[in-house]
Amino acid sequence: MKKNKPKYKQIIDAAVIVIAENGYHQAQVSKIAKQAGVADGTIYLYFKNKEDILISLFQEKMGSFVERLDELIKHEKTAAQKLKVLIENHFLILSEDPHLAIVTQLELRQSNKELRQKINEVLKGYLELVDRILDQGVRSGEFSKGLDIRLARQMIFGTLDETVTNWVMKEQRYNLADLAPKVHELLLLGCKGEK
Amino acid sequence: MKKNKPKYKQIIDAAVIVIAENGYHQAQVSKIAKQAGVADGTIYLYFKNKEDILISLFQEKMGSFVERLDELIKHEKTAAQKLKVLIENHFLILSEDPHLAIVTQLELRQSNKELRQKINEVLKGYLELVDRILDQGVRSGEFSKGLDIRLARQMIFGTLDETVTNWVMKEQRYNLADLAPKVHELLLLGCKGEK
Amino acid sequence: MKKNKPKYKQIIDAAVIVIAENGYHQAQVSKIAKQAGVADGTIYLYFKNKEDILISLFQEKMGSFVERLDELIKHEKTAAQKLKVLIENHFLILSEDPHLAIVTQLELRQSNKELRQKINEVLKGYLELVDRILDQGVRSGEFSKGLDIRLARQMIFGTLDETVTNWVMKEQRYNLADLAPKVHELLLLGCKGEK
Amino acid sequence: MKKNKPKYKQIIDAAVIVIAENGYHQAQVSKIAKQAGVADGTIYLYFKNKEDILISLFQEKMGSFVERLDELIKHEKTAAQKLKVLIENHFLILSEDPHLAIVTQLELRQSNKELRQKINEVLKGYLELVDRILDQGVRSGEFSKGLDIRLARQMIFGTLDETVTNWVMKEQRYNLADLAPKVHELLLLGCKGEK
DNA sequence: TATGAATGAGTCTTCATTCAT
DNA sequence: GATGAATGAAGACTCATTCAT
Repeated sequence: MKKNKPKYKQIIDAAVIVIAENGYHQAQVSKIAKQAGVADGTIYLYFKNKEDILISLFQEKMGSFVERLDELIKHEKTAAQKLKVLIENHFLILSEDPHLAIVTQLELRQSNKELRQKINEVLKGYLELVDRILDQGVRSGEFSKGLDIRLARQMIFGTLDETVTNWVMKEQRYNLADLAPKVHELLLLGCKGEK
Repeated sequence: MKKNKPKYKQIIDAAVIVIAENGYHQAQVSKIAKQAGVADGTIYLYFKNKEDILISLFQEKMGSFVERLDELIKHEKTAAQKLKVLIENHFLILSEDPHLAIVTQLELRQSNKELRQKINEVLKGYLELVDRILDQGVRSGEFSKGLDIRLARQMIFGTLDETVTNWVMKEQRYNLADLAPKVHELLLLGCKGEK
Repeated sequence: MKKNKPKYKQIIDAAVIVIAENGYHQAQVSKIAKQAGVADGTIYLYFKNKEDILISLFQEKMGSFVERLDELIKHEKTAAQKLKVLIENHFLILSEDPHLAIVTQLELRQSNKELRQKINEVLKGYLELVDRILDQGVRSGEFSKGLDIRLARQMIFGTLDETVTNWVMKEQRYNLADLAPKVHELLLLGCKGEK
Repeated sequence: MKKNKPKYKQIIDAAVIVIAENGYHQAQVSKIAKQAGVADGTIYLYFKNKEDILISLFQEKMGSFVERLDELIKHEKTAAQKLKVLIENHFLILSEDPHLAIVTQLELRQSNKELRQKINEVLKGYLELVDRILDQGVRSGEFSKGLDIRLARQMIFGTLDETVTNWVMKEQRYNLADLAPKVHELLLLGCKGEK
């Protein structure tokens, strides 16, 4: 299994750095190889082509992102509490890896439609996580019975994404994680519905 | 003033069609020229370079988008009502022009960082509109006193944007405008705060 | 019609020279462009891709080759005389253009199967010319009634081709055209059959 | 002597199969190694480089081809009879090994000039065989006294080669060996000269 | 104004060969 | 002898922009 060999992760990590520092369109394969400390040709022993590096990058990073969130949420009981932990850690994890934040929020969105479609497949895992929280909330009576789960999910994801993107575009000059409580409060009100 | 000459708008409209139908990366200047019915060189009599076409496209289309919204909102009194009209028409206007929806939600996001930065400048007009509504709502007591306007704006814009993008990516198969009431309800709860 | 523009022929002639002097595998597009005195990109205004240059080269050169032979043969009456003129001029025309001889006999044969298949299409014109001579000869009684036209054509083409190739590989050190009478005599005997 | 070790022949046979089935340009060293059941690096214990595989392939296969023909001809008395056996077996041997026929008639001709020059060295053995037959024929009075041996050899080789190539390009759909008598008849007439 | 032919910089990928094990 | 992971050089093609007419 190539994914377990050290060079596989080495190349992906190099790609994150090169894309974050040079931008998507200036991230040549040769630059990634140099950053990874391997020859250009070695890249192609581990990845089918350049697009495959980017897809794998997203799958690896986003996959473990969703896994981490999933693990943390398990220990919470209420949907509200789960949403809180989700938001806190969504912000926290991206705060911890500024390069990754730049790549996922800005650079990878410049990719073409096909690549973005594959990225969306990976995002589904995240969106399902949100859906499960919303579903629990509605069932338990925490959230409004009439809550449209698809819309609520779009609100939650849209808000978090927009908040992180703003933070990245402001060059990460303020503390993203600090925003979590207020964002949680805002989103929760929408979910709870009219009292 | 070049912007008032017929070919200026002719080229921008051609760009919208070509980008929507071929995608950002397949929208060559020569294709836009052909669609506009002018020679390649003629483009450069009206635009500095290709990026200038795209920025101008966004300015023209988004400018009139904001103007239309601004005009409609004027006639509403309460902040809640203004927000309602904003959402309804944000959805309605993009529903009316499927090509434009594709271009703004999907294709133009593939542009590079600098272009996106300029696009954000144009978006400021829209965000200020939202801010004015929120500000009025807080002042009038409709919305929570403690409302963080920046976060609320990010929630509103993020939610609307995510909702429209989902609709475009689902190939506009359902009626976007129908979602307005529920989205308004969701967002309003967040703005009103705990009762 | 691109084929009538001067640069079209200019590029083809450049390709013949570059391939003859550098060999098929060392005939880069940039080298051909330089030899033709145009920019690399200009090549692609006249040819779909590199392969298209080579096919066009063969079509143009071989096309006029067949046309010239066809024209000359018309004036001869007997099949034997036509065969004589064919052989003489086959040798003469290639003698006149040493570069072309190298390209057609040695270099273009290194191309891949698809290209060679297309080259064969062009060669059909030549083979049909031979067939017509053989057919006339058989009908007029000059050649053996039992002559297998396909085999006779393969003998004629095979012999001429082998003879020219040998001459090219011997670096054109002797006079190819001088061989025509003897080659004609040899081939004619086969066609006439047992007396 | 490496040539006597089993892997030497194993690799050459693998090369014939891989080239015949994939074409010259798709016959990578790694593919040949895989077909031969050895590691890539092992190839280089038996051959200097890739070209050396191809030259050796031709030498081995063509060497035994000439040997077999030589052996068979020995038993014939007249030059005409020898020519007959030569043609029959030239066709027969290639008919028996369709892979080899594809490789020698089509694929190996795509190699570069140097390789083809070395191939020609190997072919000399065959051409000398033909020369000896012709020489005997002239001396014995079977063939025309004025016969130009070089031209006659080019006619014979050119005709046989063209005939086999046509058969291979027609995907070996008819029986090549059946053509031998007629081809022999045709060529013999040329050699015998005017009666 | 308008044209459109010409320009030329820039990059992903393949594959023969090596060499540490 | 045998392996196979790693190397790195090399080239076709696109397309935004110019400028002579």
